Amino acid sequence: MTMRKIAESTVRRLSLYLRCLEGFEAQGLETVSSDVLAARGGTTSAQVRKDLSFFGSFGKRGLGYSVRELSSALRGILGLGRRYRVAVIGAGKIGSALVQYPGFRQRGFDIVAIFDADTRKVGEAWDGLRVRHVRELDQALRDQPADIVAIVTPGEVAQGMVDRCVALGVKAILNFAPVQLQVPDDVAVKHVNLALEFETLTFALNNR
Amino acid sequence: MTMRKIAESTVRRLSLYLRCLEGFEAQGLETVSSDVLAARGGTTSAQVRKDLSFFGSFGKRGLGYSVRELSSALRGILGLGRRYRVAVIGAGKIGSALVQYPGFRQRGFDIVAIFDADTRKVGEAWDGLRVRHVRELDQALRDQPADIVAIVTPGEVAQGMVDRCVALGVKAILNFAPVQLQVPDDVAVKHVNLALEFETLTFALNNR
DNA sequence: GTTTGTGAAACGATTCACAGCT
DNA sequence: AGCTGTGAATCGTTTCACAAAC
Repeated sequence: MTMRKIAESTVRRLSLYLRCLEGFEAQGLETVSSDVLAARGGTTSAQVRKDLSFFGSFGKRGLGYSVRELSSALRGILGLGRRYRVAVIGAGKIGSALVQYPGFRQRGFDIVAIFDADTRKVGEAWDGLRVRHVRELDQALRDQPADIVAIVTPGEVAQGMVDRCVALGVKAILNFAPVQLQVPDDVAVKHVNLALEFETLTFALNNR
Repeated sequence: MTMRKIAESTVRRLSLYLRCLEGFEAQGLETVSSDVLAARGGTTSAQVRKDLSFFGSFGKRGLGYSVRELSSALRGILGLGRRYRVAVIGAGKIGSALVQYPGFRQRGFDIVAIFDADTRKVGEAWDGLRVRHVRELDQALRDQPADIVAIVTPGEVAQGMVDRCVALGVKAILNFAPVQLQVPDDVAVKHVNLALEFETLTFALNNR
């Protein structure tokens, strides 16, 4: 299972399609056309078909796609056939929201450790998990590797934490700190930057 | 102030540049080159110059950009010269994290109302603001219009809330619900979808 | 010598349009 | 007849490369 050159935008849409299919499945729908999927996913039918074509051929001409089969195929493509271990660095409000969101575990992500630099927070139990001091980070990740690390620290310390994680072999990072992280090419980083989203909205409000 | 055809990706980078410049300002730096800004912002110097060129000419050849002047220009371009009124629909964990984040107010965003459908949450005081029942939404937004609405509800009810907001004249929406919202062209929507970010990471982990 | 601003070239993504299967 | 899968065409974005400004 290895092809290169799949565009980021394609992968994001696959994830979106999967979410739509889960909705259709819940509604008891058996098959969908690329047209219906596109309408729900906010794109075009040609885009849907092209996106899927990078990975194979999942539909029946004249009929469409089996909802069950296509969602199963997408889960496979996205690597959702297994569980992932997630460590969270930073026990603030957003970290808290992450940890306590139950949909997370349901979707295959297990939060296995939470760290913070604030000694007052260390020892608190969060959803059954003890907040540990960041100084334990290296030892903890060596004992119990994480597949994904979520960075929920202030911007100033984010890069330092990332460097430690990368040195420990972490290959996937979700960054909530408002800084652009520098990592080697073989490490995947995604950014969630609320200030940026708000600013694209204010731009739109003033330029339309 | 009206030019069209500015790419979304350009606007996002402008916001990023502004964040970098704020860092440089805090370090007491007076001028930066497109090279330095690009390095910090995770892009290339040509990209920085091209992005800025859509809005004017802000640098001095041979010298670079005045940190102060460029950040001021970017704030103007992004529409950050005024404050924005934000209403939040959904008083769950993420709504809570939003409301309580102090950087928000500092950046020019005032949260002016919070709504929830759960009568048990209604009446709670959040950061000095009373949680109101969603049935009050229409009246509240008529009395005190919001510039931006953040949707932090379950997916199933998100579209209904958006339709009400759009009918009330809201032109900018930040959506945290994991559904693709349908809105008229003159309404700007940005999506923050954690499941999607996690799934692009699992894809990356399995395809490199 | 350095760095900007910008047309032109290269690249990448989306859309078109239709042959081919059901 | 209906809908997929896909090469070809179109469209948009990024990168190149250099003249102009300091």
